[in-house]
Amino acid sequence: MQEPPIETKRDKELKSRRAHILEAALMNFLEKGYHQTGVRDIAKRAGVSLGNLYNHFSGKHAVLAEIAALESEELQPFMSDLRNDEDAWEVLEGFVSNYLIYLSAPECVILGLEIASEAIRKPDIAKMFLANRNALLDALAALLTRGGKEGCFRLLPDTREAANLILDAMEGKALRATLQSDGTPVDHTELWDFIENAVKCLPESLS
Amino acid sequence: MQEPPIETKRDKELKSRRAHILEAALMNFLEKGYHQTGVRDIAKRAGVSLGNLYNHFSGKHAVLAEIAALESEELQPFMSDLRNDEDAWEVLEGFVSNYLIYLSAPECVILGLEIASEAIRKPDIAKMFLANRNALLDALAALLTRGGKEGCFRLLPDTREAANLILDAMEGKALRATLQSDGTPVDHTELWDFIENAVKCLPESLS
DNA sequence: AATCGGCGAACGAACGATCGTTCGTCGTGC
DNA sequence: GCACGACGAACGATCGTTCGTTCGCCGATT
Repeated sequence: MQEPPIETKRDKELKSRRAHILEAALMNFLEKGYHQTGVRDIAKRAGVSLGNLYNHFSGKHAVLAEIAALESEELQPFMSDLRNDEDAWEVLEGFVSNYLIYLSAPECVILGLEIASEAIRKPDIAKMFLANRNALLDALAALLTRGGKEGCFRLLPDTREAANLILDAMEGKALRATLQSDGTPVDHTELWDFIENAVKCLPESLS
Repeated sequence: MQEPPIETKRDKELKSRRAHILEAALMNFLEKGYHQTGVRDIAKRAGVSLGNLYNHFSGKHAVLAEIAALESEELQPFMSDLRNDEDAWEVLEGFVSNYLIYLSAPECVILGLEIASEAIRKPDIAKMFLANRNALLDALAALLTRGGKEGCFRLLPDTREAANLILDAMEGKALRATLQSDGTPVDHTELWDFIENAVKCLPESLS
């Protein structure tokens, strides 16, 4: 049944090299930015020759594309949190709190900005960027829908768009925090107050 | 009293040249991005020699800095709208509607992204970016405070942060619209529904 | 089990283009 | 005539990519 890894030692090393290159590229992109980073910088940091890098990636652009694709893995834990079947309010607040902390890490903000900038002119990067975001979006929208049916949240006119706005607010807050770089730890109380009121039930008095 | 323009024809032409260079740079930055644009591209588009550009600006970076500074003028109309003394709800909804249209123009999204990316590693750009945003932020926060006192809006725990979140949501929505570039005109109804519920008064039933 | 052939990873010099900036010169309006 | 804006050649550095070469490992052959 199983095809036990027919990976020779060689193949292992290949994958490892690829990973090293990707990590080296990521570090350089974070420190200097994508366009300010030369292919030589990446190769040097990865301990790989310039020419060999082109044996693993078709070019500089492909390296960024793979890094963008890898971001989806980071989002998995948050998505499974969102699918938790507990009280919708608790799940939502837990997500807002935890995801904001994740988003506010400078590396996250910088990489996100770098990828978004590149995505504007490179459709394949844009596709990955939006795909990653949509995966998280679906999970959050599903939670909002569930909470609506259960009577926790009000019946939003469009849970997907509401989920988008929640993510937008969080991303924006993280960006601001990084940009002023005042070292203050992020605080999500006002953010939560805002979101809470935006989605909570109205009193059942109708006109 | 008046110092009638002691500007010689020469001075006029100088200012005009500067403006042409700035506009040419802006167009190039929008089309190709800041780092992908060469100083030669700017000079050529502006109809100016390469060397002469350095008589007007200390370098490429200074050109971007001036463009970033110029953005504040675009925000003035929205700020005066926000200071309108009419019904707070109307003022707020009008702002959300109009500013979203402005923000969703691709040039606006692209330039904003380009500036934000550069701001991360260039403190002087970051300062301008945040200064522009803070001016608008103050006006919006003042409106939220006024609406709170007048009983239109609920008493927000922090009107400044609430204003930030509103702007974040709008900017994020504009970015998404540009990135998927599906040509659909922006629609602010869900955005307004979200904001409306986030700031509106709660029924005065207390526990 | 020992040997050999060849596939492909690894290398780095070299390419042509372009980068941001400087500088010496020229021409013109004051 | 003099100050200064305009000019564009030139600079050294660096860009992303290509290419011919080397060499070590893996699989097949004896």
